[in-house]
Amino acid sequence: MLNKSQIQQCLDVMEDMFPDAECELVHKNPFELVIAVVLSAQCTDALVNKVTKDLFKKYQTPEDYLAVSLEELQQDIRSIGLYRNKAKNIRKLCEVLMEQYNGEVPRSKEELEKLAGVGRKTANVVVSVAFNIPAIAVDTHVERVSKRLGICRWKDSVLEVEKTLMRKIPEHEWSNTHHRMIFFGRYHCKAKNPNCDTCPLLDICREGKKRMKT
DNA sequence: AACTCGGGGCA
DNA sequence: TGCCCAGAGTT
Repeated sequence: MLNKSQIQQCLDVMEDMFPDAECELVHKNPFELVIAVVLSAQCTDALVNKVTKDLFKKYQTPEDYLAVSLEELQQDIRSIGLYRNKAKNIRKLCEVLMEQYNGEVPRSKEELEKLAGVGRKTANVVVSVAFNIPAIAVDTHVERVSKRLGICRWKDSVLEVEKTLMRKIPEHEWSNTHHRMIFFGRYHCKAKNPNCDTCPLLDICREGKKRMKT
């Protein structure tokens, strides 16, 4: 298992590898951020951005989304996977925002997670990006990279991975951790091809050392 | 813990 | 063509 300084070293190397790894979502307001992240489940950012460009021109508030039919909203996000469910979730979410939060986005993870289509990962992204609250959003990339490197155990659940990262990484690094690991996982330490032969973390990585032996 | 949703991107 | 993808909800 990696210690704290080894993990910090990993994060530093990842930052060197992908210096422009920053969230494209920072410029969005909290409400748009919620919508964008709900849409992004199981599909790429590029695809989501293509849809939100027009979507955010047409809809600015929760009321705007409730003013059209479900079918119309579904058509507006049709090019994204799982678009039927996502449209339903967005409508439910907007109803709750209007009824319970005066049309505003709640500022706590607990409240956010209760919203339709918002799970733990989405809630963490929203609080960290929109409200500057330290959080580590664990998606499949963060999970895979953490497990391969040896930051956590292979059998750990997503929640356990998040807890371990929070315990071993200083709080001020939490929000950055997500984006560094995402880029590292997406472009280098890929699910099928970890690219160990060109990896600068090979001498630290648990899985990498194992792979290079065989 | 396993299953489902799902169109687009990419090999 | 076939496989995979910045997850969440249900059983």
